[in-house]
Amino acid sequence: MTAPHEVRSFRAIRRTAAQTRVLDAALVLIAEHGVSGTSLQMIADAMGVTKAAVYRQFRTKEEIVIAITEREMAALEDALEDAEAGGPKAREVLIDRMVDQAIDRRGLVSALSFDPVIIRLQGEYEPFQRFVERLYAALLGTDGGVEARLHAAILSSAISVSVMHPLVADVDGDTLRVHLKSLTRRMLGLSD
Amino acid sequence: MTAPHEVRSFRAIRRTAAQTRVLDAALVLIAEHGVSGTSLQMIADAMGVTKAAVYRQFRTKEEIVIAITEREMAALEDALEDAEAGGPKAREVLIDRMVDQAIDRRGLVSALSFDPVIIRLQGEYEPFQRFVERLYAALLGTDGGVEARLHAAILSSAISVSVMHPLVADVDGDTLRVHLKSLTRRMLGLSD
DNA sequence: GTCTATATCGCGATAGAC
DNA sequence: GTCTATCGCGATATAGAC
Repeated sequence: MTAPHEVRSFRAIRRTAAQTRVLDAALVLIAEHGVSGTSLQMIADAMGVTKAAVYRQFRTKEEIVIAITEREMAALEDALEDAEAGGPKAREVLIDRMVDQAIDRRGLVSALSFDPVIIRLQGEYEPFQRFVERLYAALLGTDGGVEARLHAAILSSAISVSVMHPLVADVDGDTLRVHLKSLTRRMLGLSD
Repeated sequence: MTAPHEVRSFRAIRRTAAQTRVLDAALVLIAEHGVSGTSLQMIADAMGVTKAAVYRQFRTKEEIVIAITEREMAALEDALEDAEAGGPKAREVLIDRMVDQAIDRRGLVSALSFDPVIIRLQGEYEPFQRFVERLYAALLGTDGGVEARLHAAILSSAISVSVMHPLVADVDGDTLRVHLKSLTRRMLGLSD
């Protein structure tokens, strides 16, 4: 693992416009085909440039994957810090923010969480490790029992998965958002 | 898409011992690295043979993936048919069976459900299409509203995901089974 | 059922001109 | 920032001997 830069806050990372175009194109392809199923050639074709132009923006494919993940984690960073500051509604707010993000980028982000390459990176690359640990801790609250952990696991997965599930493919975003927030509220109630 | 045989019942498919060894080795690797991240060479190495020996059992990599998926669907076929026959407890029994299978083959099967290649196959390959449709219909029951579909989506995903979630990685199978069955019962209660 | 050897292709990645 | 051209490798898949 090579760290592209030492990262304490994903928010602080700045990308050029050209880099952002690469990340946008790559995200869509990776969400559909997975990291291993997406080649540099596919990304270049989607952008209408050649592979060499892509390699000018990122030195390796892995760096593209890391940058995509950083960007998605950055979008949750504020909500996570608020949750850690820990008002009484801390968890609710964080979960609502996760629901919003899952709906906004429906299916895209969610697919990433289950990709074997990204799962591996979340274990190997320290900034990701730290972020995920913090996220789980915030979702868990004070109770660390088996049932609480199972609920937290299901809660976080339910959000990711349900937005891309075939059974709700025809449900529009706002409807889905309302139902999902009410459902997560009720699941939190079960844990308390 | 090339169908290896016309399949009405996955249960009826017979595999030789050599084929089964390929599927066993491939399943473990695919669960960890994904379909695209698993090469024929990796499968052959895990079996201690050469690639050519693997190609003797299955003509393409895709046929291996199909055979793996068929085998897992076959394990649910009885429970699905019972559920379709439709006693009052039909859904509960099907869900319990899904929980049992997810726990028995912890992390292995679950990972398959999210692989982009397998998801594509579930759309393209008719026997898979039919099976998945039947499974969703059985999970859904009579109510086809938004909330019911959301619940069914989350229910089926919760089972797959929770058994491989890091938060519950240290929980033993039997404990997990008990909690998961009680949780799915309560979620069914929410839908009724 | 397993092997060696090979064909063909697409992959990640780099060099160097414009 | 983009191109053409290329390198080396590992991918899927096949031929044919044992």
